[in-house]
Amino acid sequence: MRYVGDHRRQTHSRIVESASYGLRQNGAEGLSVVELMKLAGLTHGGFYNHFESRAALVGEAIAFAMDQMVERWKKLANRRASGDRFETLIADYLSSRHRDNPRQGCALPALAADVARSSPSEQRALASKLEEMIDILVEVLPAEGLQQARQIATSAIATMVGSIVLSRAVGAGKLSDGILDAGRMTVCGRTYKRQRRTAKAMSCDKP
Amino acid sequence: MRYVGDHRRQTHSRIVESASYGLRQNGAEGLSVVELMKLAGLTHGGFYNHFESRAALVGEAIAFAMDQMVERWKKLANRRASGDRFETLIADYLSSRHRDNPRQGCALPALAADVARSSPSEQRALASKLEEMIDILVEVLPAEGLQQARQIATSAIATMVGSIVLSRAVGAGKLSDGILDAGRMTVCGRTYKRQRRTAKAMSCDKP
DNA sequence: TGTACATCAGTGAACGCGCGTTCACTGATGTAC
DNA sequence: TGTACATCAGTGAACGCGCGTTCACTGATGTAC
Repeated sequence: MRYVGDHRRQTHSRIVESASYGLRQNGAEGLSVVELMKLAGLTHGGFYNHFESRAALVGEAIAFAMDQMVERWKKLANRRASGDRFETLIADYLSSRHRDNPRQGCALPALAADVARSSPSEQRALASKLEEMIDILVEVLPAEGLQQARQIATSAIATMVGSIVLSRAVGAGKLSDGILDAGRMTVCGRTYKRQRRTAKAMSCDKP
Repeated sequence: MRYVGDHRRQTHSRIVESASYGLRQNGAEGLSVVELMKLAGLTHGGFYNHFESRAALVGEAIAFAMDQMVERWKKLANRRASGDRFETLIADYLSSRHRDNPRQGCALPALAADVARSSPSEQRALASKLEEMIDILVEVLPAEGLQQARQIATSAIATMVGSIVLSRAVGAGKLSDGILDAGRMTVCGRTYKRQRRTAKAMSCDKP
Protein backbone atom coordinates (compact mmCIF):
# COMPACT_ATOMS: atom_id res chain seq x y z
CA MET A 1 0.00 0.00 0.00
CA ARG A 2 1.10 3.54 -0.58
CA TYR A 3 1.03 5.88 2.37
CA VAL A 4 0.40 9.59 2.66
CA GLY A 5 2.56 12.45 3.84
CA ASP A 6 4.98 11.65 6.62
CA HIS A 7 3.61 8.21 7.36
CA ARG A 8 7.08 6.75 6.98
CA ARG A 9 8.58 9.18 9.44
CA GLN A 10 5.75 8.57 11.88
CA THR A 11 6.35 4.84 11.74
CA HIS A 12 10.07 5.41 12.24
CA SER A 13 9.35 7.49 15.34
CA ARG A 14 6.91 4.91 16.64
CA ILE A 15 9.55 2.16 16.35
CA VAL A 16 12.11 4.35 18.11
CA GLU A 17 9.74 5.23 20.92
CA SER A 18 8.49 1.72 21.64
CA ALA A 19 12.06 0.38 21.35
CA SER A 20 13.16 3.01 23.83
CA TYR A 21 10.67 1.68 26.39
CA GLY A 22 11.50 -1.94 25.67
CA LEU A 23 15.26 -1.46 25.83
CA ARG A 24 15.15 0.49 29.08
CA GLN A 25 13.30 -2.48 30.52
CA ASN A 26 15.38 -5.30 29.02
CA GLY A 27 18.79 -3.77 28.30
CA ALA A 28 20.41 -2.73 25.06
CA GLU A 29 20.83 -6.36 23.96
CA GLY A 30 17.67 -7.60 25.63
CA LEU A 31 15.27 -7.59 22.67
CA SER A 32 15.60 -9.02 19.16
CA VAL A 33 14.74 -7.11 16.00
CA VAL A 34 11.62 -9.27 15.71
CA GLU A 35 10.56 -8.29 19.23
CA LEU A 36 11.39 -4.62 18.73
CA MET A 37 9.25 -4.44 15.60
CA LYS A 38 6.43 -6.30 17.32
CA LEU A 39 6.45 -3.62 20.02
CA ALA A 40 5.65 -1.11 17.28
CA GLY A 41 2.93 -3.37 15.83
CA LEU A 42 4.98 -4.36 12.79
CA THR A 43 6.78 -7.38 11.38
CA HIS A 44 10.54 -7.58 11.22
CA GLY A 45 10.89 -7.53 7.42
CA GLY A 46 10.48 -3.78 7.15
CA PHE A 47 13.07 -3.00 9.75
CA TYR A 48 15.81 -2.08 7.28
CA ASN A 49 13.54 0.36 5.50
CA HIS A 50 13.93 2.45 8.65
CA PHE A 51 17.33 1.68 10.16
CA GLU A 52 20.74 0.80 8.84
CA SER A 53 21.23 -1.76 11.58
CA ARG A 54 19.93 -2.88 14.94
CA ALA A 55 22.66 -0.80 16.59
CA ALA A 56 21.38 2.32 14.83
CA LEU A 57 17.93 1.83 16.36
CA VAL A 58 19.45 1.30 19.80
CA GLY A 59 21.29 4.61 19.41
CA GLU A 60 18.13 6.47 18.43
CA ALA A 61 16.16 4.82 21.21
CA ILE A 62 18.69 5.88 23.85
CA ALA A 63 18.72 9.44 22.48
CA PHE A 64 14.92 9.46 22.63
CA ALA A 65 14.94 8.31 26.25
CA MET A 66 17.51 10.92 27.21
CA ASP A 67 15.49 13.66 25.51
CA GLN A 68 12.41 12.49 27.36
CA MET A 69 14.24 12.87 30.67
CA VAL A 70 15.59 16.28 29.71
CA GLU A 71 12.06 17.43 28.86
CA ARG A 72 10.73 16.10 32.15
CA TRP A 73 13.42 17.95 34.06
CA LYS A 74 12.77 21.15 32.15
CA LYS A 75 9.11 20.95 33.13
CA LEU A 76 9.89 20.23 36.78
CA ALA A 77 12.48 23.00 36.82
CA ASN A 78 9.89 25.54 35.72
CA ARG A 79 7.10 24.47 38.00
CA ARG A 80 7.67 25.83 41.50
CA ALA A 81 9.14 28.62 43.51
CA SER A 82 12.89 28.84 43.19
CA GLY A 83 13.87 27.16 46.46
CA ASP A 84 11.97 23.92 45.86
CA ARG A 85 12.95 23.05 42.35
CA PHE A 86 16.17 21.18 42.99
CA GLU A 87 14.55 18.97 45.59
CA THR A 88 11.53 18.39 43.41
CA LEU A 89 13.80 17.04 40.72
CA ILE A 90 15.71 14.83 43.15
CA ALA A 91 12.58 13.46 44.81
CA ASP A 92 11.04 12.75 41.43
CA TYR A 93 14.13 10.84 40.33
CA LEU A 94 14.84 8.97 43.56
CA SER A 95 11.31 7.64 43.92
CA SER A 96 10.07 4.06 44.17
CA ARG A 97 7.93 4.85 41.14
CA HIS A 98 11.06 5.52 39.12
CA ARG A 99 12.86 2.47 40.52
CA ASP A 100 9.92 0.20 39.74
CA ASN A 101 9.31 1.52 36.22
CA PRO A 102 12.55 1.38 34.28
CA ARG A 103 10.44 1.29 31.10
CA GLN A 104 9.54 4.97 31.35
CA GLY A 105 12.48 5.98 33.51
CA CYS A 106 15.86 7.55 32.92
CA ALA A 107 18.07 5.79 30.37
CA LEU A 108 21.19 6.21 32.49
CA PRO A 109 20.56 3.62 35.22
CA ALA A 110 19.14 1.24 32.61
CA LEU A 111 21.58 1.62 29.72
CA ALA A 112 24.70 3.59 30.65
CA ALA A 113 26.67 0.41 31.42
CA ASP A 114 25.85 -0.81 27.91
CA VAL A 115 26.92 2.52 26.40
CA ALA A 116 30.20 2.23 28.31
CA ARG A 117 30.90 -0.82 26.09
CA SER A 118 29.56 0.81 22.95
CA SER A 119 31.16 2.93 20.21
CA PRO A 120 32.76 6.35 20.82
CA SER A 121 30.01 8.00 18.76
CA GLU A 122 27.36 6.46 21.02
CA GLN A 123 29.33 7.70 23.99
CA ARG A 124 29.61 11.23 22.58
CA ALA A 125 25.85 11.28 21.98
CA LEU A 126 25.19 10.27 25.56
CA ALA A 127 27.70 12.80 26.86
CA SER A 128 25.95 15.71 25.20
CA LYS A 129 22.58 14.68 26.64
CA LEU A 130 24.15 14.28 30.06
CA GLU A 131 25.57 17.79 29.79
CA GLU A 132 22.04 19.04 29.15
CA MET A 133 20.88 17.36 32.34
CA ILE A 134 23.76 18.89 34.29
CA ASP A 135 22.89 22.32 32.85
CA ILE A 136 19.32 22.07 34.04
CA LEU A 137 20.40 21.06 37.52
CA VAL A 138 22.94 23.88 37.66
CA GLU A 139 20.26 26.44 36.83
CA VAL A 140 18.05 25.08 39.56
CA LEU A 141 20.79 25.25 42.18
CA PRO A 142 21.29 28.48 44.12
CA ALA A 143 23.94 30.16 41.99
CA GLU A 144 27.19 30.63 43.84
CA GLY A 145 30.40 29.77 42.10
CA LEU A 146 29.37 28.30 38.76
CA GLN A 147 32.14 25.78 38.96
CA GLN A 148 31.01 24.58 42.35
CA ALA A 149 27.40 24.38 41.18
CA ARG A 150 28.53 22.23 38.25
CA GLN A 151 30.38 19.94 40.57
CA ILE A 152 27.39 19.56 42.85
CA ALA A 153 25.02 19.00 39.93
CA THR A 154 27.32 16.41 38.40
CA SER A 155 27.77 14.41 41.57
CA ALA A 156 24.05 14.69 42.33
CA ILE A 157 23.32 12.97 39.02
CA ALA A 158 25.93 10.33 39.79
CA THR A 159 24.30 9.69 43.16
CA MET A 160 20.86 9.47 41.58
CA VAL A 161 21.97 7.12 38.82
CA GLY A 162 23.91 4.93 41.25
CA SER A 163 21.03 4.82 43.72
CA ILE A 164 18.52 3.73 41.09
CA VAL A 165 20.89 1.12 39.65
CA LEU A 166 21.62 -0.35 43.07
CA SER A 167 18.05 -0.15 44.35
CA ARG A 168 16.96 -2.16 41.30
CA ALA A 169 19.84 -4.64 41.54
CA VAL A 170 19.22 -5.70 45.14
CA GLY A 171 15.56 -6.53 44.53
CA ALA A 172 12.55 -5.22 46.44
CA GLY A 173 13.10 -4.90 50.17
CA LYS A 174 14.43 -2.77 52.99
CA LEU A 175 17.85 -2.31 51.46
CA SER A 176 16.37 -1.12 48.18
CA ASP A 177 14.18 1.44 49.93
CA GLY A 178 17.08 2.47 52.15
CA ILE A 179 19.26 3.17 49.14
CA LEU A 180 16.65 5.56 47.71
CA ASP A 181 16.16 7.25 51.09
CA ALA A 182 19.88 7.64 51.63
CA GLY A 183 20.37 9.16 48.20
CA ARG A 184 17.48 11.56 48.65
CA MET A 185 18.59 12.68 52.08
CA THR A 186 22.23 13.06 51.19
CA VAL A 187 21.68 14.98 47.98
CA CYS A 188 19.06 17.24 49.50
CA GLY A 189 20.98 17.60 52.76
CA ARG A 190 24.03 18.67 50.86
CA THR A 191 22.08 21.37 49.10
CA TYR A 192 20.44 22.38 52.32
CA LYS A 193 23.79 23.26 53.80
CA ARG A 194 24.64 25.36 50.81
CA GLN A 195 21.31 27.08 50.84
CA ARG A 196 21.06 27.69 54.54
CA ARG A 197 22.74 31.04 54.11
CA THR A 198 20.31 32.10 51.40
CA ALA A 199 17.05 30.26 51.80
CA LYS A 200 15.50 28.61 54.84
CA ALA A 201 15.02 25.01 55.88
CA MET A 202 13.22 22.65 53.59
CA SER A 203 12.04 19.14 53.77
CA CYS A 204 12.87 16.42 51.35
CA ASP A 205 9.23 15.51 50.93
CA LYS A 206 7.79 14.17 47.73
CA PRO A 207 6.11 16.56 45.28
CA MET B 1 43.77 -38.21 32.14
CA ARG B 2 43.15 -38.63 35.82
CA TYR B 3 43.92 -35.68 38.07
CA VAL B 4 45.14 -35.46 41.60
CA GLY B 5 43.63 -33.99 44.75
CA ASP B 6 41.50 -30.90 44.26
CA HIS B 7 42.41 -30.39 40.64
CA ARG B 8 38.76 -30.26 39.72
CA ARG B 9 38.01 -27.58 42.27
CA GLN B 10 41.04 -25.59 41.18
CA THR B 11 39.86 -25.67 37.59
CA HIS B 12 36.38 -24.60 38.70
CA SER B 13 37.87 -21.61 40.56
CA ARG B 14 40.04 -20.72 37.62
CA ILE B 15 37.00 -20.63 35.31
CA VAL B 16 35.09 -18.49 37.80
CA GLU B 17 37.96 -16.05 38.24
CA SER B 18 38.75 -15.56 34.57
CA ALA B 19 35.01 -15.31 33.79
CA SER B 20 34.70 -12.67 36.47
CA TYR B 21 37.31 -10.52 34.72
CA GLY B 22 35.84 -11.12 31.27
CA LEU B 23 32.27 -10.40 32.31
CA ARG B 24 33.15 -7.19 34.14
CA GLN B 25 34.72 -6.05 30.89
CA ASN B 26 32.04 -7.25 28.45
CA GLY B 27 28.84 -7.43 30.48
CA ALA B 28 26.92 -10.40 31.85
CA GLU B 29 25.80 -11.43 28.35
CA GLY B 30 28.94 -10.26 26.61
CA LEU B 31 30.85 -13.54 26.35
CA SER B 32 29.80 -16.98 25.09
CA VAL B 33 30.46 -20.22 26.93
CA VAL B 34 33.14 -20.99 24.34
CA GLU B 35 34.85 -17.67 25.05
CA LEU B 36 34.53 -18.01 28.82
CA MET B 37 36.17 -21.43 28.75
CA LYS B 38 38.91 -20.17 26.44
CA LEU B 39 39.70 -17.48 29.03
CA ALA B 40 40.47 -20.31 31.46
CA GLY B 41 42.54 -22.14 28.84
CA LEU B 42 39.94 -24.85 28.27
CA THR B 43 37.52 -25.99 25.59
CA HIS B 44 33.78 -25.59 25.96
CA GLY B 45 32.91 -29.30 26.17
CA GLY B 46 33.84 -29.63 29.81
CA PHE B 47 31.80 -26.65 30.90
CA TYR B 48 28.90 -28.67 32.29
CA ASN B 49 31.24 -30.77 34.41
CA HIS B 50 31.64 -27.59 36.45
CA PHE B 51 28.42 -25.59 36.15
CA GLU B 52 24.75 -26.37 35.83
CA SER B 53 24.28 -23.59 33.28
CA ARG B 54 25.88 -20.48 31.90
CA ALA B 55 23.77 -18.43 34.32
CA ALA B 56 25.24 -20.36 37.27
CA LEU B 57 28.77 -19.36 36.24
CA VAL B 58 27.70 -15.74 35.84
CA GLY B 59 26.35 -15.82 39.39
CA GLU B 60 29.56 -17.26 40.79
CA ALA B 61 31.65 -14.81 38.78
CA ILE B 62 29.73 -11.82 40.13
CA ALA B 63 30.04 -13.13 43.69
CA PHE B 64 33.78 -13.57 43.14
CA ALA B 65 34.13 -10.00 41.90
CA MET B 66 32.15 -8.64 44.84
CA ASP B 67 34.28 -10.61 47.30
CA GLN B 68 37.38 -9.27 45.65
CA MET B 69 36.15 -5.71 46.18
CA VAL B 70 35.21 -6.44 49.79
CA GLU B 71 38.71 -7.79 50.44
CA ARG B 72 40.28 -4.74 48.83
CA TRP B 73 38.20 -2.45 51.01
CA LYS B 74 39.06 -4.43 54.13
CA LYS B 75 42.74 -4.00 53.36
CA LEU B 76 42.41 -0.28 52.68
CA ALA B 77 40.30 0.15 55.80
CA ASN B 78 43.05 -1.30 57.95
CA ARG B 79 45.95 0.52 56.44
CA ARG B 80 46.11 4.07 57.71
CA ALA B 81 45.36 6.35 60.59
CA SER B 82 41.68 6.59 61.36
CA GLY B 83 40.95 9.95 59.78
CA ASP B 84 42.22 9.11 56.33
CA ARG B 85 40.65 5.73 55.76
CA PHE B 86 37.30 6.83 54.37
CA GLU B 87 38.94 9.16 51.89
CA THR B 88 41.49 6.55 50.92
CA LEU B 89 38.68 4.21 50.00
CA ILE B 90 36.85 6.88 48.03
CA ALA B 91 39.96 8.05 46.16
CA ASP B 92 40.84 4.47 45.34
CA TYR B 93 37.37 3.82 43.92
CA LEU B 94 36.88 7.12 42.11
CA SER B 95 40.17 6.93 40.25
CA SER B 96 40.89 6.98 36.52
CA ARG B 97 42.66 3.66 37.06
CA HIS B 98 39.38 2.14 38.24
CA ARG B 99 37.38 3.78 35.45
CA ASP B 100 39.80 2.55 32.79
CA ASN B 101 40.08 -1.00 34.10
CA PRO B 102 36.60 -2.45 34.50
CA ARG B 103 38.19 -5.90 34.17
CA GLN B 104 39.66 -5.77 37.68
CA GLY B 105 37.24 -3.20 39.05
CA CYS B 106 34.09 -3.25 41.12
CA ALA B 107 31.30 -5.45 39.78
CA LEU B 108 28.62 -2.88 40.61
CA PRO B 109 29.25 -0.30 37.87
CA ALA B 110 29.89 -3.08 35.38
CA LEU B 111 27.15 -5.57 36.19
CA ALA B 112 24.52 -4.18 38.58
CA ALA B 113 22.23 -3.14 35.71
CA ASP B 114 22.32 -6.75 34.48
CA VAL B 115 21.56 -8.07 37.96
CA ALA B 116 18.60 -5.69 38.11
CA ARG B 117 17.12 -7.78 35.26
CA SER B 118 18.18 -11.09 36.76
CA SER B 119 16.55 -13.54 39.16
CA PRO B 120 15.59 -12.69 42.76
CA SER B 121 18.22 -15.14 44.05
CA GLU B 122 20.92 -13.31 42.08
CA GLN B 123 19.63 -10.07 43.52
CA ARG B 124 19.68 -11.40 47.07
CA ALA B 125 23.26 -12.57 46.59
CA LEU B 126 24.30 -9.12 45.39
CA ALA B 127 22.40 -7.44 48.22
CA SER B 128 24.32 -9.34 50.90
CA LYS B 129 27.66 -8.44 49.33
CA LEU B 130 26.59 -4.81 49.07
CA GLU B 131 25.68 -4.85 52.77
CA GLU B 132 29.22 -6.01 53.50
CA MET B 133 30.58 -3.04 51.57
CA ILE B 134 28.29 -0.68 53.47
CA ASP B 135 29.44 -2.21 56.76
CA ILE B 136 33.08 -1.57 55.95
CA LEU B 137 32.38 2.03 55.01
CA VAL B 138 30.34 2.55 58.18
CA GLU B 139 33.22 1.35 60.31
CA VAL B 140 35.57 3.72 58.59
CA LEU B 141 33.31 6.72 59.08
CA PRO B 142 33.62 8.72 62.27
CA ALA B 143 31.08 6.91 64.43
CA GLU B 144 28.18 9.12 65.35
CA GLY B 145 24.64 7.94 65.03
CA LEU B 146 24.89 4.50 63.48
CA GLN B 147 21.80 5.12 61.39
CA GLN B 148 23.21 8.31 59.99
CA ALA B 149 26.55 6.68 59.27
CA ARG B 150 24.73 3.94 57.38
CA GLN B 151 22.90 6.51 55.32
CA ILE B 152 26.10 8.32 54.45
CA ALA B 153 27.90 5.08 53.62
CA THR B 154 25.03 3.91 51.43
CA SER B 155 24.77 7.11 49.44
CA ALA B 156 28.55 7.30 49.15
CA ILE B 157 28.52 3.92 47.43
CA ALA B 158 25.68 5.05 45.19
CA THR B 159 27.68 8.14 44.23
CA MET B 160 30.77 6.06 43.54
CA VAL B 161 28.91 3.49 41.45
CA GLY B 162 27.05 6.17 39.50
CA SER B 163 30.23 8.18 38.91
CA ILE B 164 32.13 5.20 37.53
CA VAL B 165 29.19 4.12 35.34
CA LEU B 166 28.78 7.61 33.90
CA SER B 167 32.49 8.34 33.52
CA ARG B 168 32.80 5.17 31.45
CA ALA B 169 29.66 5.82 29.43
CA VAL B 170 30.63 9.29 28.21
CA GLY B 171 33.99 8.11 26.86
CA ALA B 172 37.41 9.56 27.66
CA GLY B 173 37.47 13.33 27.96
CA LYS B 174 36.91 16.34 30.17
CA LEU B 175 33.40 15.32 31.19
CA SER B 176 34.55 11.86 32.23
CA ASP B 177 37.34 13.28 34.37
CA GLY B 178 34.99 15.91 35.76
CA ILE B 179 32.53 13.26 36.87
CA LEU B 180 35.21 11.47 38.88
CA ASP B 181 36.46 14.74 40.37
CA ALA B 182 32.95 15.84 41.31
CA GLY B 183 32.21 12.53 42.98
CA ARG B 184 35.46 12.54 44.91
CA MET B 185 35.06 16.12 46.06
CA THR B 186 31.43 15.77 47.03
CA VAL B 187 31.77 12.52 48.94
CA CYS B 188 34.95 13.56 50.71
CA GLY B 189 33.75 17.12 51.24
CA ARG B 190 30.61 15.80 52.80
CA THR B 191 32.60 13.76 55.26
CA TYR B 192 34.95 16.59 55.87
CA LYS B 193 32.07 18.82 56.87
CA ARG B 194 30.69 16.16 59.11
CA GLN B 195 33.98 15.71 60.83
CA ARG B 196 34.49 19.41 61.31
CA ARG B 197 31.32 20.01 63.24
CA THR B 198 30.96 16.43 64.42
CA ALA B 199 27.23 15.94 65.02
CA LYS B 200 25.69 19.00 63.39
CA ALA B 201 22.23 18.74 61.89
CA MET B 202 21.87 17.18 58.45
CA SER B 203 18.30 18.37 58.69
CA CYS B 204 16.84 16.46 55.77
CA ASP B 205 16.28 13.43 57.99
CA LYS B 206 13.61 11.07 56.85
CA PRO B 207 10.54 10.04 58.86
C1' DT C 1 56.91 -56.07 39.56
C1' DG C 2 53.76 -56.46 35.56
C1' DT C 3 49.26 -56.46 33.46
C1' DA C 4 44.30 -55.45 33.04
C1' DC C 5 40.88 -52.57 34.13
C1' DA C 6 38.41 -48.33 36.28
C1' DT C 7 38.22 -43.47 36.77
C1' DC C 8 36.89 -38.92 35.23
C1' DA C 9 38.49 -34.05 33.76
C1' DG C 10 38.76 -32.53 29.49
C1' DT C 11 37.81 -32.82 24.14
C1' DG C 12 35.38 -31.66 19.97
C1' DA C 13 31.58 -32.88 16.84
C1' DA C 14 26.87 -32.29 16.76
C1' DC C 15 21.99 -30.77 18.29
C1' DG C 16 18.15 -27.42 17.70
C1' DC C 17 17.28 -22.69 18.04
C1' DG C 18 16.99 -17.78 17.62
C1' DC C 19 19.67 -14.17 16.00
C1' DG C 20 20.55 -10.03 12.49
C1' DT C 21 20.01 -9.39 7.90
C1' DT C 22 18.31 -10.00 2.95
C1' DC C 23 15.01 -10.16 -0.62
C1' DA C 24 11.19 -11.22 -3.75
C1' DC C 25 6.76 -10.08 -3.16
C1' DT C 26 2.12 -7.54 -1.82
C1' DG C 27 -1.33 -4.25 -2.48
C1' DA C 28 -3.46 0.34 -1.52
C1' DT C 29 -2.93 4.59 -3.33
C1' DG C 30 -0.97 8.24 -6.55
C1' DT C 31 -0.08 9.62 -11.34
C1' DA C 32 -0.41 9.55 -16.54
C1' DC C 33 -3.19 9.69 -20.27
C1' DT D 1 -14.28 9.75 -15.73
C1' DG D 2 -11.93 5.24 -16.50
C1' DT D 3 -7.90 2.39 -17.16
C1' DA D 4 -2.98 1.09 -16.87
C1' DC D 5 0.98 1.60 -14.58
C1' DA D 6 4.34 3.29 -10.83
C1' DT D 7 5.31 3.75 -6.08
C1' DC D 8 7.00 2.05 -1.76
C1' DA D 9 5.91 0.84 3.35
C1' DG D 10 5.20 -3.34 4.99
C1' DT D 11 5.27 -8.78 4.72
C1' DG D 12 7.18 -13.27 5.62
C1' DA D 13 10.26 -16.95 3.94
C1' DA D 14 14.92 -17.74 3.82
C1' DC D 15 20.14 -16.98 4.56
C1' DG D 16 24.34 -18.14 7.34
C1' DC D 17 25.94 -17.90 11.87
C1' DG D 18 26.89 -18.36 16.68
C1' DC D 19 24.57 -19.54 20.69
C1' DG D 20 23.82 -22.87 24.98
C1' DT D 21 23.79 -27.46 25.65
C1' DT D 22 24.61 -32.64 24.94
C1' DC D 23 27.30 -36.67 24.39
C1' DA D 24 30.42 -40.35 22.83
C1' DC D 25 34.99 -40.42 23.26
C1' DT D 26 40.14 -39.75 25.01
C1' DG D 27 43.95 -40.88 27.71
C1' DA D 28 46.89 -40.23 31.90
C1' DT D 29 46.79 -41.99 36.21
C1' DG D 30 44.99 -44.92 40.19
C1' DT D 31 43.72 -49.57 41.80
C1' DA D 32 43.30 -54.79 41.79
C1' DC D 33 45.51 -58.87 41.55
